[in-house]
Amino acid sequence: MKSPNNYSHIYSIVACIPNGRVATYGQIARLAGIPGGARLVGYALSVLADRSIPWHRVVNARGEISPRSGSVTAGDVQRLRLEEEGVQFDRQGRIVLSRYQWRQQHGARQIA
DNA sequence: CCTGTGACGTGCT
DNA sequence: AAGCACGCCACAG
Repeated sequence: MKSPNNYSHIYSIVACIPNGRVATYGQIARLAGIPGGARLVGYALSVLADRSIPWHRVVNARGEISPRSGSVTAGDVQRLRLEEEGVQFDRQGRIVLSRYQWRQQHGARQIA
C-alpha cells in the first residue's frame, strides 16, 4: 500500500509553504510522491474546507492563478492574500517563480 | 463498469 | 508568446 488516497499528506505539504512563498501544483504533487498528480492536488484543494491551510500559496506552473469554476472571486482573494504577504505580480498577473517559488532548504530550515 | 469533468503539466505547432 | 493535444489521477453520475 503506497497510494495515499488521503489528502492529508498534500495538505500537510501545503501547510509547510512559508509566508511570502508560493509553490506549484506539480511541485506539491511531487513532494507528496505523486508525480503527474498535479490535478489531484488541485482537486484536493477544491474539496478543501479547512481554512487553516494556506491554499492561496499554490499556483500553476506558469506562476499564475488558475481560473477555477464556481467562484471567480476566490482567485481574486488569492491574489490579494499573496500581495499581502509580499508577493509581487507583474503586469500580466503572473508571479516570478524564480523569485518567489518555495524552495526546500537542503538544511530543512524554515523561514516562517 | 464506463464517461465526463476538473484550482495541472509538458511538448509541439 | 499563445493555443492545442495528450497524459495524469480521483470522483460523481
